[in-house]
Amino acid sequence: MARPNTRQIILDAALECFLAQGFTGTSIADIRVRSGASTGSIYHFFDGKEDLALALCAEGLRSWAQAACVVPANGTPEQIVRAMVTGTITWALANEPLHRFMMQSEFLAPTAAQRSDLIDVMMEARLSQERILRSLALSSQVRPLAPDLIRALVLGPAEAYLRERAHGRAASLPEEAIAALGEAAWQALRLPDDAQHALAPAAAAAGARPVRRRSFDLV
Amino acid sequence: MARPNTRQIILDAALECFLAQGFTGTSIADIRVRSGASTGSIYHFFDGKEDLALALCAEGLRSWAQAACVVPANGTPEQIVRAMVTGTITWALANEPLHRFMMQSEFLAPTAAQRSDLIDVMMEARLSQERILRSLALSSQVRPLAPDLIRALVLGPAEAYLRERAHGRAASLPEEAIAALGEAAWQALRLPDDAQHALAPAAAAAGARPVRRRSFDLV
Amino acid sequence: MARPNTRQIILDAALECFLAQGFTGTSIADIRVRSGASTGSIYHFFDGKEDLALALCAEGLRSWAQAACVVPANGTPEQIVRAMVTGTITWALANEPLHRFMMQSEFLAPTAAQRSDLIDVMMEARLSQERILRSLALSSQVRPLAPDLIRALVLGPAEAYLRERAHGRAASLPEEAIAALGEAAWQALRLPDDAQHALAPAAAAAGARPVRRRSFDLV
Amino acid sequence: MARPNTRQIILDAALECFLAQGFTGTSIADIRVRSGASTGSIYHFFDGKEDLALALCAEGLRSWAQAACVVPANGTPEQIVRAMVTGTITWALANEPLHRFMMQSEFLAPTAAQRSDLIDVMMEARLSQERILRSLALSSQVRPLAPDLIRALVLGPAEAYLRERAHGRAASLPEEAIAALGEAAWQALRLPDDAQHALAPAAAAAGARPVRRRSFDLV
DNA sequence: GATGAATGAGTTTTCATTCAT
DNA sequence: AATGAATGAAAACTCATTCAT
Repeated sequence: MARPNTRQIILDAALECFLAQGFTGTSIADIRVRSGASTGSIYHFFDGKEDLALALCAEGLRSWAQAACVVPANGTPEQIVRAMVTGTITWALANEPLHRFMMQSEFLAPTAAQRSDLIDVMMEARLSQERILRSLALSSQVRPLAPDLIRALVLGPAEAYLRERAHGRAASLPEEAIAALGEAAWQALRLPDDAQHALAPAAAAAGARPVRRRSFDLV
Repeated sequence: MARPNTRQIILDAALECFLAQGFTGTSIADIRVRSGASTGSIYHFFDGKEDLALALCAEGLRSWAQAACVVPANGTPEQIVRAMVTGTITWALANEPLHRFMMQSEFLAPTAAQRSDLIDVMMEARLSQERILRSLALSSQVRPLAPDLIRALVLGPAEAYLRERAHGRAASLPEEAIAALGEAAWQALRLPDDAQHALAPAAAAAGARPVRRRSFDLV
Repeated sequence: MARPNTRQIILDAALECFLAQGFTGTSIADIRVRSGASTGSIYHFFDGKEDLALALCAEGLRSWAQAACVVPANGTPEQIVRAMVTGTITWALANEPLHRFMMQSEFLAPTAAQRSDLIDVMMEARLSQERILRSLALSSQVRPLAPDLIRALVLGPAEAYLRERAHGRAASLPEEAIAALGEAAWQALRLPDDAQHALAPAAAAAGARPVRRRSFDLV
Repeated sequence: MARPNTRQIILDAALECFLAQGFTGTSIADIRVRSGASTGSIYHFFDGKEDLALALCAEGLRSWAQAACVVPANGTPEQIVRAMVTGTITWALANEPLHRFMMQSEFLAPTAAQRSDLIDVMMEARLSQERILRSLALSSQVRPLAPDLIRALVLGPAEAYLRERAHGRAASLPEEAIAALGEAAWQALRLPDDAQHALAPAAAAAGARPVRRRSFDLV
């Protein structure tokens, strides 16, 4: 009872270490020291360092999928675009450590592919995002672009803003950013009224092009 | 004398290893084997594995600054925006290994800040980019936004596209992407003709807001 | 559990190695082999080879301070002088390995000054010796000399004898040496009876002169 | 002609390094940096690090033998004792770096025994010192002690003083020390006038006892 | 005389992991 | 659940020395 939740204490310490020193720059000894737990305890709760990181990833993905991929069910394209920008930025700021950790992990975990539970969460998250992007691509109010470009236009600015922010280089306040980036994303995506009908079929064609998928990395 | 340029051979081998196995996944032995140089030679030219990575970063930054930050001297805002998008994507595709390596390194090198030569290159690169963004922010044809948001709108989509591409998840061809993302970035940034004069002063004010800068990380 | 006191076993093995091959001539592998412990165990208990050496120094200093700096509480100057000579030689012979190691280390450990635990032991040992020397310097039966010269006269011969002995160049038996060097040290120090009163104040003055102290080296 | 005497420059740099970091703590690279010479030059003039150290030792021994072992040809025992103390301290202070280096080397160079030129210098120095000590031991004015104890009484205090001085812990000025230690050494050695004749034969016997000699170390 | 790239065996050190208590 | 001693393979790094120029 002295330590109420060793497992969570270890997870928190690991996250701090990973953020401060990177995954590979962090040793079990670092986590041991920061958490105050013993080596034995860490191995009692987790299968090793990688398992710890994967647990954090799973937690992060679950949280992200629930918050950042939620759009109004029957919203207009503009509402959907704004909801994605808002959701992305809001979640990242509310879960800053996890978000930073996931940005770090993006290029670092080819082994993640072996963890089926992680794949499940990842697939689900990615698919729900892709479904939304596809629906946007099919809208007659939206430029006829492939979903990957639509993703880049809607989420790219938000991600770039968060990335700069993570490096301490963003000057704007989150509210400003949400408003401005949401508005701009919609301007980038929307089709001028007079052009809407003519191009709609092309949009459908572009949207149907299959996405190549080489590997499952974290995030 | 048999090997004319050992230093460069080592650098090339290291880059290949880092991309294939990650920084920490790469051992000096790996680099030794791939380069054909001896352990001693590697340490003769570099102070260690980290120094090698920093040398690669410096090379990448130098190359990037020369190619990706070049805009027409007296171009219109639209031309400038398109040039930045084109430059970013073109350089990244032409220097794919270096670009991938730099994306990897973004969060991994807190020690980079101590390398004065790296700081110099970084400062220069960053400053020339910032100068361009500031000039955009001051234009009466552009929405009155802070430079960090302008950066996010102009380069965020391109970076997101490249990131997806690096993960094998981009479906669109580079030429399509350059055209579409350049056009969209301009749409996101431009001010409707009838609003231009009224808001120009505000744009100037926003553009003058100083960017907080906490640390110099890679990229 | 099979090995009850791994730490001490490692220390003992290290001492043997250092004496046989010198500090830098000894590799961790040598200590590993001689102690039977694993590399990991050595690093579990000590931070490295140097830390091992410092631990030995600390042990030696502790032992030396307890044995070699003990003089009769209310002894005459002569008794005190003889006790210091006897204590020095007796301890050195009874703890020959440690003593030899400490002689070796005298000039080799500029880093020792950073180890606070070592400093504590050193300070204590040195201070108790200095206190005795100062009390001698103040005695009216003793030549009016600064404490550093008194130290040289009392302990210098004993140390020279031990040093020659460590090199295998001493011919005399310890008992002879203790007797002869104790007697001679007293003769060197004592003030002829007829001169005692006249010079006493000067002795006090000399004894009060502060000792410059630049650094704390071993011993 | 730009560099007048590379060999000597290297020797000087090596001495500084050895004093600052110890023999084994000094790498050829250290000497290269401090001397400004190239690796190749160092190996052009010396056979390696050890050869460098031996060259310094030989230089030191030669210098020491000429200065510290010179006593008046037909001097009284007292004059001889004072001359040895004076010579030892004077030489050490005039050649401080070399003297410090030789104190360091005392325990560190079992390999020195293979260098015949060094042995020659050492033998000569040691023998001339021993001859003087033997002559003292035979004098009827001197206590009947073995030469090793006589050496300890005559030179021990001077060496102890120099050692403390080398550590920055000596308070007395050299002139004071020379006078006081010379006087005291003589008091420690001299036989009271009334005891001189009776004990002379014993002194002769003691002086004839052979000195065990196990190894030839430096100094 | 002078240079510095090249070598590679040997050394120190790290660290994930196991396991008896 | 918790502990921390023990492990040893694998890694980083050192450094005296050689040699072509």
